[in-house]
Amino acid sequence: MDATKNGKPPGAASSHNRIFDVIKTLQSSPRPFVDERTIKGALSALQRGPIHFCRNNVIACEGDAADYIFLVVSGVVRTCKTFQNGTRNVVAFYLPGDLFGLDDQKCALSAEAATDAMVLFIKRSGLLSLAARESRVSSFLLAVTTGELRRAREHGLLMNRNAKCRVATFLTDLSKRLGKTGSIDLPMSHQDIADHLGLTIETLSRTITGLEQSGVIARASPRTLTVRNQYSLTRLMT
Amino acid sequence: MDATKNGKPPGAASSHNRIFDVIKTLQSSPRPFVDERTIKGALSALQRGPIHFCRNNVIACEGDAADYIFLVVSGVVRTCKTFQNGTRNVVAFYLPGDLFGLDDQKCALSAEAATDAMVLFIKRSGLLSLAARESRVSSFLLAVTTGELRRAREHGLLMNRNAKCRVATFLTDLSKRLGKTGSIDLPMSHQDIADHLGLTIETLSRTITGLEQSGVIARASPRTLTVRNQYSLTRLMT
DNA sequence: CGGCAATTTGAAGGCAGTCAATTAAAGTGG
DNA sequence: CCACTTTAATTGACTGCCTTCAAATTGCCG
Repeated sequence: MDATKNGKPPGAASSHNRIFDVIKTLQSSPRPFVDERTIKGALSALQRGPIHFCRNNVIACEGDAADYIFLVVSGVVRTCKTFQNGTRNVVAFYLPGDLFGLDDQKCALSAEAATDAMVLFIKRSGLLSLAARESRVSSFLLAVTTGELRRAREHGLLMNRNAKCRVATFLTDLSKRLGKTGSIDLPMSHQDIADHLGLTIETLSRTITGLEQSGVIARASPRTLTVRNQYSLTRLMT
Repeated sequence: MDATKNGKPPGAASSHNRIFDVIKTLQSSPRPFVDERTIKGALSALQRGPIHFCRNNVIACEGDAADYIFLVVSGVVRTCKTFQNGTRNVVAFYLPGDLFGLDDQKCALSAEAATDAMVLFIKRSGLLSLAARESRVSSFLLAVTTGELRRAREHGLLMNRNAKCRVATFLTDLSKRLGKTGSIDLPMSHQDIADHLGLTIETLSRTITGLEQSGVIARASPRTLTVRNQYSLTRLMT
């Protein structure tokens, strides 16, 4: 919503990384990934970057032609929909290893850096024509899209539940995706989380305070949480 | 949720229809579809049905192995998620020509006939191996899944808006999908719609009454609506 | 016409939103 | 390193939309 400060690159990922390596390195085993040397070369030719974005920088604009799809190398990216009245919704967060923007011809959503982030650009047309030649690539793309669909649906369902359930689910899910069990360092702002969960920051804050007071979680700082009672947290998700 | 009365098949579609023909016939031009004779034969071998389901019959059960994907030939199908407390959410409605169940290995949702319906079964494994050989099929599947994703996201966003907006959007969208402009014959029950929009039937009813009283729509019967003021209806969607 | 299911309407309560003010944290410049 | 500015997060009081519970009405099908 506001301006930008340029500065320090946030994380790992040398500029020589190639998409295949990144996919292979970052994607954990349960997720599908491509695994062929012949494909590797073709992919290399399609990519650009990784490019560094400072927090709140726009990576792709709502309505732009979607010439590229994106791979998060480090940091967190959010996709947003902004309405006429100024309301903003965060549709999804993407973490290192996540591929996004596969969706449409035209960007239905804007993509922004929720933290300082490195993002690899991959030419859409090239990837799609590669997919037409290599069934492994096409089935990979289908698997990624299917995964996104599953997430989108679960998120839609979550929007019909109360604040406590939404927050508990978000925290559990994020902690799982970050691979840290027990402690959760929220990489994004409360505002981003609230907009993702369809709540106000006030309600989010009150809900977290509630979780703290009932001993489910503890807070070192607003962004640093610890799960004190995993069982209770899980039960709140239902 | 309750029993079933067997009886009359509801619509067109002789049992000799083949998936290719059905896709070609039913899917309107803006949607992507396969268009190759060589593929046609392969598809024919994969299909079974169409099979008739009476209203509220279960087509696929939550948790089942997802051996088939489905093509709605006639009627309306709903996919549902039921929670422990008995709450039910309708994730999506599928109309004639819609393909669904492409999502996952395991059914995350149950599929049920929202009206009497004819559904064509297509063997998942066969279709996927066909997609591996025929890039036209794989790109078709990707396009279908991408479309589902777009819908799922829009629906998720809709859940953050008020009842009037949800109902207006649903009515507009349904009328568009049914291809009828102006008049809307709701094929599914208010309960189904309410569960789809994350509202109670009471709120849905009150909202529709509100729309009627403000002259936006008119009602012949609870299920038969007429758009009186398209502009107002569209403005409510924002 | 009778019986059941679906829809509508009414009244009261709860959860989250809004508005407003305070506190905490983080960045800036001297 | 500290004072200052700016941003982020918390807390409180009140309002409003939607839900819940209850009852009446309508529509449908035998």
